[in-house]
Amino acid sequence: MLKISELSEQTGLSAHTLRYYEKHGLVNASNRSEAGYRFYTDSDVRRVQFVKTARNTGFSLADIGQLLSIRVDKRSHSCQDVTDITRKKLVEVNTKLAELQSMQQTLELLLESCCGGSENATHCSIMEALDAGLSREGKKEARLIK
Amino acid sequence: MLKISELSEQTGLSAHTLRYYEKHGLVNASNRSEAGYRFYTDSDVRRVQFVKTARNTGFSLADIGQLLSIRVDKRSHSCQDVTDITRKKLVEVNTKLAELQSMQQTLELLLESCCGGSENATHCSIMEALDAGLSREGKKEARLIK
DNA sequence: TATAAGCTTAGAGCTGACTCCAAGGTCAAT
DNA sequence: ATTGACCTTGGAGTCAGCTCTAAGCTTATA
Ligand SMILES: [Zn+2]
Ligand SMILES: [Zn+2]
Ligand SMILES: [Zn+2]
Ligand SMILES: [Zn+2]
Repeated sequence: MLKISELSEQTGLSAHTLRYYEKHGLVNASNRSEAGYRFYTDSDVRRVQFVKTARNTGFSLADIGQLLSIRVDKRSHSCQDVTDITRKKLVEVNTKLAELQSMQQTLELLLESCCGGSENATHCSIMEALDAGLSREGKKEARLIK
Repeated sequence: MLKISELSEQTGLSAHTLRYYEKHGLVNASNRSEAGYRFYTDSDVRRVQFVKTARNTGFSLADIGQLLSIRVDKRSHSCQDVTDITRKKLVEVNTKLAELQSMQQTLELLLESCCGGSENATHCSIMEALDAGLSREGKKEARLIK
């Protein structure tokens, strides 16, 4: 039976966060002391670790709520239920990834095109490119280089 | 001279957003009608388009504030000032990219490991992997495959 | 002239995941 | 018995970037 600070240490989640998760229906302490202190069982700890792992994998707290309700009653849910959630998350991740990759490419192009020197920016090709909506100077030339 | 709704049409930014940008010091209407209506000059339009382009490139509004102050007085700033901002953004983007790529890999691994079928989830390897902190079942095997 | 569409403002609300605060009760050690 | 560390709660604050509301003018069209 762990107190909240001990669970916090074990999981690396702050006590604040653990209470926050409880408020949002993700993790309860199975027991309370007479004074109302939370006491967590091993099973609670495993549940918290599940949440943490899912969180690191990118799942939202809402997703994790669904995964947890599958976890406590696996017989009433199918593998498809699980893959549906996972696939949805993968699509989101891929979408963000594409956005970020596009930004990355643009930023790299911009940096390649600018001298980065200490003279004044009246000729700066980054400023020019942003002024031109990225349409000229940069994209064209950089694609030729590639 | 464009009214705010016309500028909105031309730029694809909502009138709300344009006013929001103004409140945050990014874009002003150079003129106002007697009744207080905003009127935007061509120069204003170009400034808004600059903001939009920078936004699409991933810059925060704070970054854009800096870029704009360079833009209006290029002589007082250097190319290095510009690349400093750009490089900082690229670092941020690369960091997020790495996180998302890790999530993507994990999610793909999870999906590969699960049958996704309609039978019950008592044997689901996604649930097992999340329970095991992703440490077993997935990572090991998938790395062997690679 | 009436109606509707569009404009103005300050300010509130939204999202997600925390993060922190105040006011007070509890517990272990000195 | 008195620190001081820890625990409780409800609720507020944070971040970024919008997004919307209310109440009241203004302008264009019929
Ligand atoms: Zn230069
Ligand atoms: Zn430059
Ligand atoms: Zn299965
Ligand atoms: Zn499965």
